[in-house]
Amino acid sequence: MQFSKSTDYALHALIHLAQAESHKNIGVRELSTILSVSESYLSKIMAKMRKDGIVRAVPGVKGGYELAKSAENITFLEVIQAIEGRQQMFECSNLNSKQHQLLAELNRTERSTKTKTTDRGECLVKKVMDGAEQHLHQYLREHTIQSVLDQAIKHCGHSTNKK
Amino acid sequence: MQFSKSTDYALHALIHLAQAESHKNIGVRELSTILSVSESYLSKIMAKMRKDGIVRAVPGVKGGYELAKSAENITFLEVIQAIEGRQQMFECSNLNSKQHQLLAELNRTERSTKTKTTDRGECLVKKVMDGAEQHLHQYLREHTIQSVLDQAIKHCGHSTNKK
DNA sequence: CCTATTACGGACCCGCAATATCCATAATAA
DNA sequence: TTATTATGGATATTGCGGGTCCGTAATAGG
Repeated sequence: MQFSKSTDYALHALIHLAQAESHKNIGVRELSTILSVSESYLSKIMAKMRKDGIVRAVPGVKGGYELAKSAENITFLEVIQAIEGRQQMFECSNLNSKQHQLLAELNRTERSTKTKTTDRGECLVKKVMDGAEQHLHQYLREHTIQSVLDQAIKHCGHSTNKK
Repeated sequence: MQFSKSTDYALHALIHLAQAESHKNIGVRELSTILSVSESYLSKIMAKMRKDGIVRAVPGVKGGYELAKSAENITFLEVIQAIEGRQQMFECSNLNSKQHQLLAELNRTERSTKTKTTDRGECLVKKVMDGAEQHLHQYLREHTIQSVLDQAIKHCGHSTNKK
């Protein structure tokens, strides 16, 4: 139950891109030295984000990467999903276990009266876990690359104000 | 970023234990057939929960497992942590990267005036992720084995009331 | 006391995904 | 044309999740 190192690299790379001037491409070489990671590996990470429309790339001399949209429109959630994929956090492997059959029996009475296919034999454990995932996603949707930058500025500004 | 199958097994096993009569030990054999998983593997899972005080075990003939405390006192969080461990969801591998040094520079001005060791060079990305983890934990703390059982009963009762 | 049953713990194996590297190719600025 | 840069494929390596096996200890019942 851990986020991969790739996610870590991706987020930090994006923050660096966001700090740079707009329309100034930044190469993998520069990013990799800053993040202390190999160029080849970082390339794969950037490629994933490119496919998901988070960054834009231009090849050739003076090429590199830039954000494909504004930093406040890049949420933590989409970055994580670009890197880690979109599979569910919890998968119920007991779909045809006796416990589910029992659960189905309880629901059967309800179904016989209502004949609705909704809520058919859904695992209650999975329902809780899905709820947890939704909560997590909501939080991650509310935090963007820009919000981190703002936080950094606040930190800095806070000290000058204090002075 | 997925929960292991072991967690799935653990939760379903606990629900079965909670449904059983109190003070009636249930063997791994019975649990394993219900969950469609091997005895040897489930043993490891039960052992982890035993070490964390979630279930109690008695060896010997007629031995088996029972809940170590009431079902409403067993939260999803502690079950998950018993199985998956307590490492943080997000680990920042760039602790001495240039990006963090930059972040430290911003904080240095503040520190020079306040000389506080709190908030020293903390990665802002990690702060967001830690926040996400706390949110997730809070949700998982609010859901217990008993709450799943209640939900099941409500489902059942709902249909009879409808009738 | 003996035996069957059960939990406990260690050693071990397997497959896969995360991590990481290398190279050949295409695109582009100068 | 050349140097630079992203792209994508092929290929290790390694750690971990998932899983099995077996020897030991504990306990109930005869």
